[in-house]
Amino acid sequence: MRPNKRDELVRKALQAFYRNGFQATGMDRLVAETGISKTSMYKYFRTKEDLILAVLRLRDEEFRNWLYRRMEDMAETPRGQLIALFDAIEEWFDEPGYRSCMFIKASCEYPDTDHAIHQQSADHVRLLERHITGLAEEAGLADPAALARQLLLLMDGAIVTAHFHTTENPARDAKRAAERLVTAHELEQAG
Amino acid sequence: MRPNKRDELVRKALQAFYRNGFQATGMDRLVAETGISKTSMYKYFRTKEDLILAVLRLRDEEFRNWLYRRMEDMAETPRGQLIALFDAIEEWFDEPGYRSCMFIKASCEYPDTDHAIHQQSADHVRLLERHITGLAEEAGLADPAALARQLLLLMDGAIVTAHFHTTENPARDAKRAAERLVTAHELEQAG
DNA sequence: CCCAAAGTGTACCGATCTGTCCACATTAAA
DNA sequence: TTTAATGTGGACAGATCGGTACACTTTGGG
Repeated sequence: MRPNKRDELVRKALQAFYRNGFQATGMDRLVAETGISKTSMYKYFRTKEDLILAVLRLRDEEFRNWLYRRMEDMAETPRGQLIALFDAIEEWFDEPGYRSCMFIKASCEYPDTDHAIHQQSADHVRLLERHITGLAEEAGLADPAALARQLLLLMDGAIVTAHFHTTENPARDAKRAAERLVTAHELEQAG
Repeated sequence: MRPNKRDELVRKALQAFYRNGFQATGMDRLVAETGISKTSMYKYFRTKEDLILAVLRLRDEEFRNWLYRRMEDMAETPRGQLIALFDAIEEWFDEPGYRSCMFIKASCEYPDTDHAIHQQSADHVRLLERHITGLAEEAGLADPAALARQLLLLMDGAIVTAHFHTTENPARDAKRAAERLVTAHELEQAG
């Protein structure tokens, strides 16, 4: 069992699921798009749900790696990175195939909060929140946990708004709001 | 053709779609849950997509009516209503069957922005934005359009976060952030 | 009562869903 | 070369998908 084929399957399944949705993408379609036989797929993953969970694991790892690195590249200070978060997601929104956040989509298609797919998607959000909270702490800002939650609200809001395509540049709106919130938490710290 | 049955179908279909998703809810299941025959359904709506569009129209009307009225009941001034928006959605999140926003979910399940369901969902968001912008204008706040967009980011973010169930009370976090943003736009107005 | 018109439910259609079975190709050791 | 093990793909199974055909019931005017 070469892991190459398995990884190739997960990676191509990720693209198909991201573009067309989980339920709308049948296993037969994955066979057609990946060139991998259905027998092999069910060797690697017992069910479609297991495959989806593997896809979400890969997405979580790659997305957070990309985002964290991009934030570090754009700003040196923790405070700067908090703001750079919104420049990074603006780049993401501008990518040609942008179609919202895979985990928000997963939580929509599997709305039952007890469902493994829903829970794993929530785990991704929790990891993001932890990272942002850490940055807010390093920056010495007041109530870092609350600030992190508020910044994440702006991020998630920008993600769904960018997908609705109802406003020109939601990332920039979010960034301006974020700057105000961060500034407010600086003033509180000083006062 | 009595309109009662048609409305009853749309209303019960709304509940089923909201709870389980659009693609996951088959027409046969709607027959079982509504007690209305499939023939009748296809008399009223040519396709499942038409039914979904009717469901979204009903949801748009009822949700915005409820939200606007709730905001008016909670606060008299336009500025107060902008803040009350987040008290209203907190009530919404606390409802037992809360499962995110129907239009965000629709845009996730039909991710192609050209799709009629996606576009109609975007229309709902545009109507919300228009209303919020109007309140910001009435309140005499600086750059009311930008402020409205930022408040909607907080609202959408709170909606998906409440569904993830990763934080305790996203509506309250959103409200605090909203208060800061509104205050900032008041100061700018004065300056 | 008779008849036309409208609305209803059931059985069914082809397509597609997830998941399985099995014959075959390939490989490596004896 | 023989043999056992492994991985492969295509055909298939049972269920369900969206949508249709048709026989039936109900209703209202003469």
